[in-house]
Amino acid sequence: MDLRSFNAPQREAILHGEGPLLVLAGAGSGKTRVIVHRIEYLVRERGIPASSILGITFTNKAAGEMRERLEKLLGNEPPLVSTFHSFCARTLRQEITLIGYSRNFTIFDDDDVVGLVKVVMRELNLDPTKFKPKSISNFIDNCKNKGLWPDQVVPENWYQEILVRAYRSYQEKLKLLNSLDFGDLINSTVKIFSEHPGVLARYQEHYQWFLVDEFQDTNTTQYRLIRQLAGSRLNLQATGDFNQTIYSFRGSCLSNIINMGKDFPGLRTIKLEENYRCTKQILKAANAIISHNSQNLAMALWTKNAEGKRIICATMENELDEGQFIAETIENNRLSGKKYSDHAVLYRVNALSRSIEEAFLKRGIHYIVIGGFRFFDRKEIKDCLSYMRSIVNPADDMALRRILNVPSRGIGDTTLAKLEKVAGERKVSLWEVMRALDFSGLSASVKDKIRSFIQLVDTLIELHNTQNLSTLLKEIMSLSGYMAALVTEGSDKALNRVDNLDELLSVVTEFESTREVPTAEAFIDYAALMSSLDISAGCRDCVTLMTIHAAKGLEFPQVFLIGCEEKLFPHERCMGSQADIDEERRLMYVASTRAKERLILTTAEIRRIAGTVANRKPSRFLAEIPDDCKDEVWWVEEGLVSYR
DNA sequence: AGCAACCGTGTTTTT
DNA sequence: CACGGTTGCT
Repeated sequence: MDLRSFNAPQREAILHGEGPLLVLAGAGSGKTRVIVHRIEYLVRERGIPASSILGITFTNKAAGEMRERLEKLLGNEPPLVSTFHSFCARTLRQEITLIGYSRNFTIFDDDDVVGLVKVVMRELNLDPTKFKPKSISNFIDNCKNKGLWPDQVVPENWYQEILVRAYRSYQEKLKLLNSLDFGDLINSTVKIFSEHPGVLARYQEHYQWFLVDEFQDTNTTQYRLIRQLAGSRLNLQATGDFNQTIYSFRGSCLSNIINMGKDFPGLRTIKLEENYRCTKQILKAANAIISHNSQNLAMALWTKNAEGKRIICATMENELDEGQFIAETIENNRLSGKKYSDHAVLYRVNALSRSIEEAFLKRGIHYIVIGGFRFFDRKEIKDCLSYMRSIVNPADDMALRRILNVPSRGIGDTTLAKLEKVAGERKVSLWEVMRALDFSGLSASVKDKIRSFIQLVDTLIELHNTQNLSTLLKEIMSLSGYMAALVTEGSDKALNRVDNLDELLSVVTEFESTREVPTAEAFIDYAALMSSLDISAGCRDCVTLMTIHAAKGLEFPQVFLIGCEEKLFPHERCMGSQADIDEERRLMYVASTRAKERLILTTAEIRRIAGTVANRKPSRFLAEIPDDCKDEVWWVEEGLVSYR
């Protein structure tokens, strides 16, 4: 192996053999390269079978990219690289019967979770004006991030007592519906491993080397899981950066890294502090910003790169000018040979993309928006997937409720409410109630409609057993009458939905040709676990628009960070405590270090937010950039940039 | 049961 | 402003 292109600490990390390793890798320090080449080293030089290595990344997209690089390096049998959630889903498909679920479980998305919370609230007679479904689901999610099952949560007050009660019913209901939410994927796997040492031993035998990327973003249960798997071999490489902890709202906790030495005795720590990405100016600004954090876990990032240009802090009158300014700057850059794809526009909240999109549309600038709405979140896609879910797992009430009357077949809300009431009393799924239909209160005609719906699902289940996935999907669309209903409606909207369903069909066909086992179960997992960040739409040369969170791990020559205003960044919901502000500042740090050559920060004096215009104040973070590495600029409508 | 019109509400970030 | 949820009408 030729390691001449690596610096000393990088080489040290790559050549690390057995035992725990913590790589504190600053932004742009080449950490992914280190992970990939350490795997190469383990396989090539130490003769470790690739199949015993497990790589964990933060997104499916990152996993895919790493897999690709490994394939190039190691040939056609690369190690498994996946996210925590994908790995757990895969494990549970094998082992879940150990905790009383069956293998055909479904994974709930956010909407399903909130929907189920609402059902639970109805059953518990919780006043919806006093308790918001979303805050209950948040509470449940927080508990799960900490690895707490309902019985392990100690309520601190009367309010929390009710929340815990809701959590308990919710969890019972989930089991009844043979379904899992995101948190369950991790927690149930941990539970199986701790209750069944034999099973854990099997996995420990299979996987003996672990490399976890973005370790600072792991939460308590994910940490527990990796500790279980690493067992006594402790062959764990954790890679992370304190200063890029931006997911604590999802339960990630720094103490995982800080306490690692206790759980992993003999831990070797290596710092990667040389940055290969940014100019000196950008790095200087980023370092200055992060040095304002109270808990300063300073990494002294440095670079041999060029000095570079100063950072531009541009003030606009409003968000329209902001869009125009960015559009014009990009067009100017193109005249000097830059491509659209050399540019990214970052923002704190998704809503800010709109004004930029409008400006780009007006000028024909090619762009792609990452995040926001997923393909799999479109109504028609979710409907079809819900048919698939009901076929695989008829107990999945949330899927069933979705399709019961879509297209409309005369089984409306009142009928559903009656069915739901019986299901609640008997503690069974809706499907069971509908199948039995052994209670009074429904008219004969409604009963007939329910029976024919059940027959439809039964027919589809039969097809699922005998046909391949794409055939099944086609039959779902036609036998359910879904496609026909859209065609009959004939509106632009409906025809657009038809197009999207065609698209779904090609996604499924693609899935069939690339997967070893293209079952409906596998496709449902794929749809549930694919995030909006994972879909890399085929836009050859275009500007990328996304949130700062979505930009983590990426880099662009030219980066615009828009909406640098108090209450927007830092966000008003994140200004409550010092810890909140610190996290916002880390976000600012992440945003700044995405830029290779040029960083442009924009502020509007007036901005329209949620329909009302408001005066804005420049973000405090702008003032934290040293004067000698920024140019403060004022932009006026004529397109002139004048210096203050 | 299904549609249209209304109101009020509220917008972080996401596996 | 835009969506969700509710109401009231057919």
